[in-house]
Parts: sequence; C-alpha cells; structure tokens
Amino acid sequence: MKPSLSIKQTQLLDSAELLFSQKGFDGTSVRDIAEAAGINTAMISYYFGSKEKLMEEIFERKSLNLLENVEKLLKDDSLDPFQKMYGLVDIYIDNFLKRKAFHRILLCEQIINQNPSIIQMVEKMKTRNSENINELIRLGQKKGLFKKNIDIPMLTNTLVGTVSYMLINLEFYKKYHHMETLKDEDFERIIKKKLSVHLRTIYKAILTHES
Amino acid sequence: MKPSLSIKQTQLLDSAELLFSQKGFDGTSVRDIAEAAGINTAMISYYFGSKEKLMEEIFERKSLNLLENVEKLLKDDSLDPFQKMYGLVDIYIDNFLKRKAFHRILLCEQIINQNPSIIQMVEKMKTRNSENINELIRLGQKKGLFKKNIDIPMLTNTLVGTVSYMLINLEFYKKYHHMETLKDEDFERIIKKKLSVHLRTIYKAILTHES
DNA sequence: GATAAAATTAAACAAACGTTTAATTAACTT
DNA sequence: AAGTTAATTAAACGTTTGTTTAATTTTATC
Repeated sequence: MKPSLSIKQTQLLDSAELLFSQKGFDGTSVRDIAEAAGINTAMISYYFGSKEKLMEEIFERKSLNLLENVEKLLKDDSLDPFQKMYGLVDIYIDNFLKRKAFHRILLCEQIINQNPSIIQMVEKMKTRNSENINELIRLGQKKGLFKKNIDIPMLTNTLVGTVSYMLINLEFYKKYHHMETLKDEDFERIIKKKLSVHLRTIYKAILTHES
Repeated sequence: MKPSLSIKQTQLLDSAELLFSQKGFDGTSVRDIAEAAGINTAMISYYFGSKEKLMEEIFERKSLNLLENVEKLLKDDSLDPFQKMYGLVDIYIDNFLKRKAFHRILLCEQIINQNPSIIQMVEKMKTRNSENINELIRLGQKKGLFKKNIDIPMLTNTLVGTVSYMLINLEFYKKYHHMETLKDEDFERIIKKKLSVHLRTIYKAILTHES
C-alpha cells in the first residue's frame, strides 16, 4: 500500500495534473506547478524526487479507478452480458468526463512515449482491460447473444476513441449545438447521456449484426 | 498561392514533423530538428522565422489534403449517399494512416491549445468538415435513406476518435493479435480493411436504426 | 571575373529549465 | 525546555532552450 499523501503533496499533484493537461508535460515548468499550488518550487524535488516522478505519481493514483469499477461490474451475476457491456460503456464515459485532465494527459502520453515507467503502466492497464472485455464477450457468445469473431481491441478503440475525442472536442461540440449558455454541469449531463445512447447503438450493432 | 519550398526547407519540415510526433512540440528542440535534417540550427529561424512558425507551416501544408478529397467525393453525382459516406470514411482512414506523424501532432495540439494560429486552423477545418457532412446527411435524409435527428459532431467524433485512437494503439493492436512478424505494409493494409468494415457497420447502424 | 545577393556557419546571447544547496523555521520527542 | 527531525525557503547550480549575430561561403547577375 502506498503511503498517504500530505495536503501539500495533493495540492502539487492536482496543480500539476491540471497544467499538464493544458500545456503538456514539457510545456509545464516546475515553477508553474509550484506557483499554481502556492508552494515553493524546491518542494517538488523534495517530495517526489523529480518532475518525472511527480508525473508517475499522478498516473499511479488515477489509473486504477476505472479498472476496479469495471471489474466490480463484471462480477455482478444479476446482469446479463448486454447490461454488463452497457454498464462498462457508462463507466468509461463517467470516468473520462470526471477525470478530464488526467485522460487528456493520458492521451498525449500515449502518443509521446518518453517515460518508460508510464509506458509500462499504460500497457498493463490496456492488457488487463482487454482481458476483462474478452471474458465478457466470451460469456455473451456462450449465451448466444453476441456474434462470433469480435475484434476486441477494435471494439475498445471505438469506445475509448469516441469518448477521448469527445473530451478533445467538447468546446467545438458545445458551439456547434449552440449550448454555450448552458451551465457546465447541465452540458456534461447531456453529453454523458448522448454518448451513452450513441455508444449503445454502436455496440449493439457490432456485437450482434453479422457482417 | 504559397511559395514553393526548397529541398532544405522540406527536409526541415519533414524532420520536424517526425520529431514533433514522437516527442511533442515542447519536447523537441530546434537543435534536434536541425541535426535530424543535417542542417545548421540557425537555418530554422532563417527560413521560417521561429520554431512556432515552422509548426504552423507543417499545419498549412498538411491539413487541407483531407478536406479536398472529401469535397471531391461529395461532388460525384454517380454515388448514392451511403456510398459517399462509406467513401468519406475510407478517405479518413487512408489519410490518417498515410500521415500518421501529422495526425499524432494534430491530436496533441488539440489538447494542448497554445498556438492561436493553429487553434484557428483546426477550428476552420472542423467547421468546414461539419458543413460537408451536414450537406451529405441532409441529402441522405431527403432521399429517405438516413434517419432524422443525426448528431453530426457525434458521428464525426466516432469516426475521428476511432481512427485516431487506432493510430495511438497500433503497436498494442499488433501485439494483441500476434501480428509482429507481418511486414509493415501488410499490417497496415489489414488495419485499413478492418477499420473500414468496422466503421461501415457502425455508420449503417447510426444512420438507419431508429433509437 | 567582378559585384551583389543569398545561403550557411560557429559562436554568442539572454532566458528558462530541473535540481541542489545551505540556511532557517516548524513540528515533534523525550 | 532542550534536542532532533522534518518542512520550507531563497539563492545558486549547471544545462539547455530559441534566437541573433557577424563572419564566411556559395550562388547568381551583369
């Protein structure tokens, strides 16, 4: 178990997460982070060792949440495979929109593979995720609900890709639909609902229709 | 019309594009770029004015290609709306996979909005793209082929999101399906085909099924 | 082949970077 | 209350950053 963090450590992590998501890892200086958190610059090295390790700490704290929720859902025997799949989709939508900053960083970091420790974390996450979905799909196939030969990474690509790109495209989406005057929380609720319906349509088509 | 570029200018742009896509804009130094191109560092300022303007030049040269292909396709009266939509999907797949480096940069740059000139270019691209798809969808609706109330940015999110995330996830996808031994060109041909079939299934479902 | 313009170079520039240091303050322990 | 550890600070460290300079070479023009 990881040692729990002090208030100042958490402040630094939160400020760093926000800034990394806005300006990128290399575009954010340790002075930026410290200033945003109202803490002396030297404290970053003192607490985390380095800027890189601070980034790793962000990943370690945030990346497990989604997987744990998914695995809890999959264990629920009262749900049929379709309900589980739709539930999984909703967990992704919730988690991505709740942790916008982190998922934007994650997206950038997957493109710019520089930190080996983070590459490894992401790889593990993807593998465990694929294993979970694989298990769920085989269950659905055994029950005759899902079609054969489903390409799992492709299925996940569309889920993660659609939700991720919505995260990138939120402002444009808002403008296109003239929703600028909406309160943030209302806008997000609508987005979540739309994404959910949209992805259910897609998943139903992919899981059932023979091509 | 933009003045055509010298060989050395093109070399710098190409090296910069590759490095930006691998290490990010802020993670790449002008010395990195110049060294990769085998050209003196000072030439970047001499030719382009600054590192930022070099980046803008990359965007100006690469971003129009896709839109022009789409618009040519939409003008073709021998195709019905479904054929046009499927054609559009294939243009995206082709363009993204042919210009991997650029689209990885584009993805990062949409998250890390720092350069106002690039923000504007991307915004224009998205708007023109939405207008094109809007026109196509209204045509399909008028002919009674597409359902009503199609959310165009959502539709595009899934297209761009799925293809973009495949770009990010290529290596994992390869590993998952044990395709490491395949030649690059063979692997890409398979990926393109799979993406095409996958997205057609999705688009058919979204464009026709009433929810 | 002389002259002017363009291209190329190595060196220097100030600014910003992540990190370390040494001194000081705050918080505990006994 | 004295002694010990932890937290915090401003300053300095050596690099690296993007850009500019001034000198030199190459190319083009007449």
